[in-house]
Amino acid sequence: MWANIGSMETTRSGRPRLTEQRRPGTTAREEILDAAGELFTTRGYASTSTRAIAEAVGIRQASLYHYFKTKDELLSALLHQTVTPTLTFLADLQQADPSPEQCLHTLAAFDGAQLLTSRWNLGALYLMPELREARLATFWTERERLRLAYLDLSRIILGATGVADDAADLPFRLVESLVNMWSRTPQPDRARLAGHVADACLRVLGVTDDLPALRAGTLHHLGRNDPARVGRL
Amino acid sequence: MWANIGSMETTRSGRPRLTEQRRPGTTAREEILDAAGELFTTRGYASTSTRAIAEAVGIRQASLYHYFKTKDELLSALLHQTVTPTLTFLADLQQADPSPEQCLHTLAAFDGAQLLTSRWNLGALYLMPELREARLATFWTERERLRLAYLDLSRIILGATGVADDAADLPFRLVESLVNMWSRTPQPDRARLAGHVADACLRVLGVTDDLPALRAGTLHHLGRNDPARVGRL
DNA sequence: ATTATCTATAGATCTATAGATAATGC
DNA sequence: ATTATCTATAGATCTATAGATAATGC
Repeated sequence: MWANIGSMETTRSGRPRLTEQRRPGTTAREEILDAAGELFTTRGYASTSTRAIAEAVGIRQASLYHYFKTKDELLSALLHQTVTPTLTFLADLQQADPSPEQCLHTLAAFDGAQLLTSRWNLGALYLMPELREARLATFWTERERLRLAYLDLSRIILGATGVADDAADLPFRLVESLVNMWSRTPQPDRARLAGHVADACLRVLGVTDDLPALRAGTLHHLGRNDPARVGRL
Repeated sequence: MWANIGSMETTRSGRPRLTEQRRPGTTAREEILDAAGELFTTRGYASTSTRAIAEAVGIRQASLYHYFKTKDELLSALLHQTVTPTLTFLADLQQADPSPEQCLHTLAAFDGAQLLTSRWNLGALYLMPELREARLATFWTERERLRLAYLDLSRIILGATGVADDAADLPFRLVESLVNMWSRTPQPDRARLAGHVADACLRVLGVTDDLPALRAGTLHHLGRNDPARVGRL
């Protein structure tokens, strides 16, 4: 069903599986990550057994350990997959030296679309208490860097609008809350919703005009990086 | 340490515990809910064992089952504890027939303060995927009623400001995101933060003036119901 | 007699490891 | 020879139940 999309059928070395491929991905590792992504986000990390993941892939429980040393490492791989693209995008964006308003709007639109258009609601993993664990420290530093970028931009904007500084964390939280709307938002509406949340990020900071201009600027910056577009391919 | 705050020391019937009381509460049931509240919110539901809860209370694992038939029932009791006060408050508030703007602002301020000033971050439980379970259906209907109340008010306000309807879910989500700020917000700042989030609810809907008046109205409506005040007692 | 606790344990998991096996690659 | 899978299982949980015990209440 999913095997080798758009390429010649190849045969791999090693003992054959009992079941044919059920998951997208060109490597077993990708198939496993896909299944784990689905189960962790829908049932939670601790209540998803390695056996359940293996069954969802169509392999035996022990075979997972050929690719991941522990269940934790599987989670870790999924988490990094989600923050990295946004941090890369942010670095590129800052090169272009846009206004703080424009930068925040574009960042929020990209980050939001990234969260909403991914195959599974991986952002929901951030909110699970059980993963405030030492072993996931590198993921948390990456994510904290992103939060601070939102925070710095928001503070500058608040300085201009005169709204109280307590609102500075809200743009980050607004984008984050997209993970709670994920399952309620039909596929075709997702890209649009991300754009409206970007608008909302500026409104909570007290920006009232300029929004159409910012939206145009964001479209320009996203360009071929638009995750909604990438998602559609 | 916690026993019988402000009352005569009484002795209860039944075999004595091996350990003295460690948790607040006048009944064993309350002690257990307190311990479960702490552990579920900090470590997650599935990764908190009934043994860990019992240890945190200072009783044996099996003794929990004298008060709760299953671990699920424990979770269920905690969840209802969180939505019920806000729904009651909302019913009272609607009696006073305030403007939609005033009603949303007051609701958000109460709900937010309720979330932020509770002893454990119980609102964080809503976000755990593992509890989208059939057995918690009655809790979810209550919570959905609350979300729809936010949604109705938001739609009316959007009609007046002309902002796109996609923003209608954001006030509820803003308040909800307080659970992600809980641990980062020092105790004394919490009541104030809830107020600022109430302001933000109206800003995302495009309301730009009137905020000082709404804040005054909210203070009036909260009156002796202010959860921040209750929390301070 | 009633109650709240205790001890002990059955039965069902669950993670991770050891080692066998069935392919391909050289 | 190397690889990706498989089978089997050890050891560590974890939830929930059965039944004993040590208080108070009548």
